[in-house]
Amino acid sequence: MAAARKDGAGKDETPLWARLERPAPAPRQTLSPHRIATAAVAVADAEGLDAITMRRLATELGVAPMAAYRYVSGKDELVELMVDHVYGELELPGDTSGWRETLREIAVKTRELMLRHLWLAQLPPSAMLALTPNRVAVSERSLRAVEGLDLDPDTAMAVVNTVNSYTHGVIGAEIAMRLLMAGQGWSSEQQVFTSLAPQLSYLLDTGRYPAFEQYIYQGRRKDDPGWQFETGLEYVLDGIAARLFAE
Amino acid sequence: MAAARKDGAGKDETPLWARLERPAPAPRQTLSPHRIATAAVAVADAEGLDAITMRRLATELGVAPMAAYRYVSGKDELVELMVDHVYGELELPGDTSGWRETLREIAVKTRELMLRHLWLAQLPPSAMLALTPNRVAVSERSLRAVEGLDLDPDTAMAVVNTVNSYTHGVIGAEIAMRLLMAGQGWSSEQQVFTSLAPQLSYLLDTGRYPAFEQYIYQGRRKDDPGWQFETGLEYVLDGIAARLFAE
DNA sequence: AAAGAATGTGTACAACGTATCTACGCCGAG
DNA sequence: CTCGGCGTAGATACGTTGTACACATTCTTT
Repeated sequence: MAAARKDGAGKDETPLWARLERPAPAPRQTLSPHRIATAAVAVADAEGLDAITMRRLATELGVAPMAAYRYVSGKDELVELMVDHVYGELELPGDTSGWRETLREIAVKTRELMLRHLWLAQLPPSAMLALTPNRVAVSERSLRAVEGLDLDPDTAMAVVNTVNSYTHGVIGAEIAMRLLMAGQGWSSEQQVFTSLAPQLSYLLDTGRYPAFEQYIYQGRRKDDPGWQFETGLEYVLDGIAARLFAE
Repeated sequence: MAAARKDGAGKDETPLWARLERPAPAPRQTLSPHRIATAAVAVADAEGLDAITMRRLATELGVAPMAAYRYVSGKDELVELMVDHVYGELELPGDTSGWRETLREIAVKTRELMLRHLWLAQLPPSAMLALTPNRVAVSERSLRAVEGLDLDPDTAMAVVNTVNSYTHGVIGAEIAMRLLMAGQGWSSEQQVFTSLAPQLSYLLDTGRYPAFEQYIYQGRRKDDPGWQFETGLEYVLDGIAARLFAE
């Protein structure tokens, strides 16, 4: 029945993370999950997600195209490995602050993490759902932050998820905008918005979107995603506080 | 200089939406943006985003593989067309309710829309940023909902964006979970969580995530994404209300 | 020292996005 | 009613991608 452990990673049913923590069953140490993740992340950081190719990765590692398949079962698992790898960078806050400050700090640090690795926002949402150790550790820390509030498990998770969903939602949009601007060589959002984006000019010229147009021409903080992020984050945290303590 | 209007859509700099609204310059009406979008959406609804292939689309339309390239410049624009097409389904609320009810209704309808077209959540966030007519119309309606509150344009957009980001964040995760379950033939989230997902079992067995584990085993509403969505949405709306009226 | 498993290599293929050229069908001008 | 020309669809082909599979290599163990 449990007759795994025969072939390479390809057909192995053992989860990636279990395999990863086995002490060091490896002869010939030229490759390792860590080395693979590091190389892949470096490429993605520098050239975006599209640059990640099994062949490119192999080249980067100085190895044959199929070599990495001994460690990841396919490209999807490679991405999973990359995501977990960078989430390891996130320094979780200590126990000194209250729930609100802790949740805020995690949100802010998540944003900084994603801004360091823009390709995170190019992934489909499903890739962000994968339960990897470093990602679950973040959820764990968030849950622990609200532990003293005497919430039932469902409410606790709802609180954490609300902040988390908001965070990922905004940052996804922010990074998409950044990548769009970078891809076109634009430097400020104003440039994007006025006439360089033919899409938008056309739409605004139809006159069907007056309120949207007003924001485009009168918004002063369109170039300040940090302000936008933190403003909304305060709304969200306020809302949680209101619900938890009002009644 | 402005020497466009020569070749097919491939090299045409005219934005997709301008082209689309030109009355009907087309002889031989076997293909049209609308027909293309409809066919592509049908395939994606039934078989997921991966089923969308230029060849598959052509087969579906009873047409040669390259035919659609007269109407969309490539696969990216096809996806843009699909996204805008389904956003046309979203019925925007009238003017009878207040800002809060309007924003909530838009959020709820957005969720319903995405649940009807699960592939929307398989797209990278950048695809959701594209400024297409039907998508901008939603933003426009949201902005108009807060117009009476006397907010400066930046704050108004921050409010709208907060709700919108939360909405997309949660739904992305919800649908990723649904697709994961569907892909494995699981029917309830409990099944996913207990032992059928080797990933999770392994992680929980490490004992490093007690709070997370508690939710897994004691959460009663893990199978109720509707409750989760609406609970968080109320938090967010509460927070906005608090900020706008408190000071 | 020899055996056996773990690790990397080489070759190959099917599927994809899309460039390019050719052929067809609908239109208005005569 | 005919005919030319332009816009539309077809056919063919190329480069790139993910990955299956069989083979060669190297380390560990006894």
